[in-house]
Amino acid sequence: MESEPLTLQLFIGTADDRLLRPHAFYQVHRITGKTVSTPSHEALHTNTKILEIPLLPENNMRAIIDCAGILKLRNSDIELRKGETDIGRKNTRVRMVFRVHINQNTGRTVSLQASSNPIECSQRSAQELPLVDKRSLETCPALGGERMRIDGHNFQHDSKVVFVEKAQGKTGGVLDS
DNA sequence: AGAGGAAAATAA
DNA sequence: TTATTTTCCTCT
Repeated sequence: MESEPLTLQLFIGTADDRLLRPHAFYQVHRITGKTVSTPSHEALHTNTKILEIPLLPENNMRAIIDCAGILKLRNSDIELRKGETDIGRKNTRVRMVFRVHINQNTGRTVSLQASSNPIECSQRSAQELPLVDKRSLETCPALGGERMRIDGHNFQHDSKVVFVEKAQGKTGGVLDS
């Protein structure tokens, strides 16, 4: 079957439990430069930007998506606009959504959509690891039976600490968020 | 121009 | 105050 050129649309979608929809606080950002191999671009609108990338038969209908970035909008700006009910605070996860509309000879159009895994866009959330400030015990019997109190940051109050054997004679605690 | 980091500014 | 966001700065 011979293929016709198609247009791949790319936009930034939500990543919460509700159904996939355009993310109000993020937009795709078209980036250019000599490191960008995909000559494709094109930005369209409807309150959410959409990158359009040509998929050509000569490229085996493939495209390297190195021309898309994710731009964060200022929360207050978005929350201001009428109709928007969501709040941006702590809503920092997105998914890249791809879709193509294929015109059939029958006159019908088939649309296909795929989305990426969630992407954490918050500098803080993305890189802060659990940090232990102090422990009430430095050592204790391997059999356990003692209580250790751990103070720190970036982990929940109900986090579990699992001790595993890392190497001969050495043990380490693993913080399980 | 961007990517990464980090300081400065705000929100809760 | 702490948590989180936004602005700034630097290195490629």
